[in-house]
Amino acid sequence: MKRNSRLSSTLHILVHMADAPDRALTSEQLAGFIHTNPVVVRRTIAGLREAGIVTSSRGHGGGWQLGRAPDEISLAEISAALGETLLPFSTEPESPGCLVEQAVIAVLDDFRLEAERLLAERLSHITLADLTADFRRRYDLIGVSSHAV
Amino acid sequence: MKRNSRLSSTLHILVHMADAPDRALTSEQLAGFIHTNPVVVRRTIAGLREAGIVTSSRGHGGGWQLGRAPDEISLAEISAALGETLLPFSTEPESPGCLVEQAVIAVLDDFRLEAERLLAERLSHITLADLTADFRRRYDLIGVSSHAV
DNA sequence: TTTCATGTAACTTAGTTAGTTACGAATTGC
DNA sequence: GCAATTCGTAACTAACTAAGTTACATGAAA
Repeated sequence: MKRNSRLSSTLHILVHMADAPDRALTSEQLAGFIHTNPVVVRRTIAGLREAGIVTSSRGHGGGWQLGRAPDEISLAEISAALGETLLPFSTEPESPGCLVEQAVIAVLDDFRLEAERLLAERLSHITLADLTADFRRRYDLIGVSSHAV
Repeated sequence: MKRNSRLSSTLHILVHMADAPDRALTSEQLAGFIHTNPVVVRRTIAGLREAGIVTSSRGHGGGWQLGRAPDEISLAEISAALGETLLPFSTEPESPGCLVEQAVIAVLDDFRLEAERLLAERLSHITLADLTADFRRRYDLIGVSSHAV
């Protein structure tokens, strides 16, 4: 898994899970989809389990499944469950008492608060179902073109 | 300088420069404001010079000054000149040919394009002058309270 | 009770970025 | 011209972060 690709990697995994709703997929299988290690997968999506987005079971036939219907799972939730920050910059004071720094941080924090609210709002309108639909569309297109050729 | 604080550190520096429009500040002085090294400062704001946001001069009495009026310098420009990305996640393909990944990337890139446009638009409305005004306001407040006590 | 799978801690490796050193180039003042 | 000053930049080091890996305990099913 590459850096900063936790969100897209996780979505990749979740779409595969949505595409196989009748059976549990193992960390090993999930890891295969994104070319990484089973432990990395378990670690990455552990937060999703706590958020109820996925469920996991141990032992024979165990593995991972979606915790609810794909159209009830938004990207906002997934991103939050991963502990991802939507904005990259930090604004922690480094010169306590400096009024210039305080002004900078105040303005920047205002912006960030508003921006995060806005982005989360948008992400809450995109669901896993939208992704699987997009995948399905691409899949059918390939099928059609295969027939054509 | 801490990680991911390049934007706020740079703004801190720029407000100090705006507050001393009549003279050039050396990298050494600027570094002092954010508790870092002069070379780090030069490296960090080199992009701002190319963008015309600041100018630099060498030799005796040399240093850094704003390239134009503070109300003509927006945070959007500064952020761009620093080479900062507004959104943290990457969407580079890791499994070429995988339709699931293609769907994920397509949706995520759509979102990012729109989000970046939106954030840049908002940042373009905040100028360095806004920051200096906020600083000035805080400064005056302290002054008043000092008199009161 | 054997096998399979997750849960998690601990460690290693790779990559990024700040920090540092060093020195050349340009500019000013004497 | 020459010394002092300051930026520009390359090269290196150190610190930090996150992925990758190993190991093993826990739990569930055949």
